[in-house]
Amino acid sequence: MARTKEQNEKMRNERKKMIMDAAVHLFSSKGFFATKIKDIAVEAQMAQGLVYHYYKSKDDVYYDVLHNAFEKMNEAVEGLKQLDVPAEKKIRMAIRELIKTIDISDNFNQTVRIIASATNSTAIPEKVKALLSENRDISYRIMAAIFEEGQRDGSVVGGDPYELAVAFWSFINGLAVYKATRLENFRMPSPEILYHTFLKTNEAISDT
Amino acid sequence: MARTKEQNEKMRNERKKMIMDAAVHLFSSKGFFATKIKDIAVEAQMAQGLVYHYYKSKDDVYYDVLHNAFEKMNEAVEGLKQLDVPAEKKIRMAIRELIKTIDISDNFNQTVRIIASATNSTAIPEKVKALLSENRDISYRIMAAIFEEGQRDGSVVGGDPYELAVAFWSFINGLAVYKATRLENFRMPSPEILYHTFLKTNEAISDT
DNA sequence: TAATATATTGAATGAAAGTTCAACCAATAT
DNA sequence: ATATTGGTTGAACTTTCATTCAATATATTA
Repeated sequence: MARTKEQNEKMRNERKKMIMDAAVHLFSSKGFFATKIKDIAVEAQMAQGLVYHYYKSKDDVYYDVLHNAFEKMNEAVEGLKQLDVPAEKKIRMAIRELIKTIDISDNFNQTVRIIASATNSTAIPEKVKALLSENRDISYRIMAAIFEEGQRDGSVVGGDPYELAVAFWSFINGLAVYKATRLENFRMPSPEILYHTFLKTNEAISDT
Repeated sequence: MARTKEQNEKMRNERKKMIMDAAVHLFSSKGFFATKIKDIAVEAQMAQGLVYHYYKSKDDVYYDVLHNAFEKMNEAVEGLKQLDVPAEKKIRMAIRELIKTIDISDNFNQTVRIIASATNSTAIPEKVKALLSENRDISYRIMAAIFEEGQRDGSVVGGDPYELAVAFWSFINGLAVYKATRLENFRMPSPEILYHTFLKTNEAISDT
């Protein structure tokens, strides 16, 4: 044998990560069709052919990117749901953290925009479409459940909870796109607008 | 001479319109890079070569599409601004009409999504980028002005008016995408959520 | 009817980009 | 030291697509 299994495994993972990082960056800013395998190879500092040693096709790279994006997003929202605090607090935290994270973390910003651009096009590969329809509703449903909980304890405004979730994610989405496309003179909106949109009480209680 | 100037003009315009209609439909659902000139020609029922009799390049078709989209959008928002009614009423009308129009008019839905997808990609042609940066802020600024007016007369909630505008358009945008991608079992959100987000009074006054 | 100008076609062209592959390199085990 | 396994390269192959173009059709005027 040549290298040990573990070493090869490790190399593979490091290489794959370099491809992923480049792909995430490029797919999020240029979209699937405008991103070329060559671009990814250059940014990941490897020969074009090597990408195909790790991925069967461009479609597969994209699939993996989107898969990771959903994993990250769904885990975050699932974690929020599991927290042992009242719905109102969950909602405040979600708003505050999402706004902050979009502002300071390129990575999360990219995650949001990859999902957004995949959702926006009917031309993406079939496999990716399937992934999308398995995942796109998850975070909507979870937020809807949290809003519903808050309506029962009286902290959340009225209306169909799923509609509230659509509004919620629309804001977050729009914010990520806005932030990404106006790098200069951009001020992140304060969370107050969203607190007011979804919550009945408007004071900044225990806002930690 | 052959045909009269006017007849040629008219034919040109009809043909151009067929190209535009096809292009709007395809660019809005698939995006710029996934849309092929062949697709446009097929949908517009003409030979591929004929597209080039009317447009210099694919970029130019896209430019024209986006140009029309901004024209439509900016006119609508400018019209709203000009109305001789209080800010609160303008805001109610905008919310109500935008939600309704996104729901029933494919055309307007496409307009919104074309602007959104152009905004989302850094890979679009240079000429289109220029058009985008000339136009993308117009409707934001107008809505911000309306919000500011409403803040002065006490009908609109506090906060930076431009941030309110960002929130406003994020929502409209998100709604258009949501509507376009979940044709089945989709219920349009009621305007109430947005009334509550931006306006201090929450009753449905003279809501015509 | 012939001449002319424009619209229209679809095949040809050429460049770009996804994918494959034969050769080369690096690291370990024998 | 050599053989072996798997990583790595970049050029070759192939397909797709924007764009061009020579040929054809159509409608108007003289």
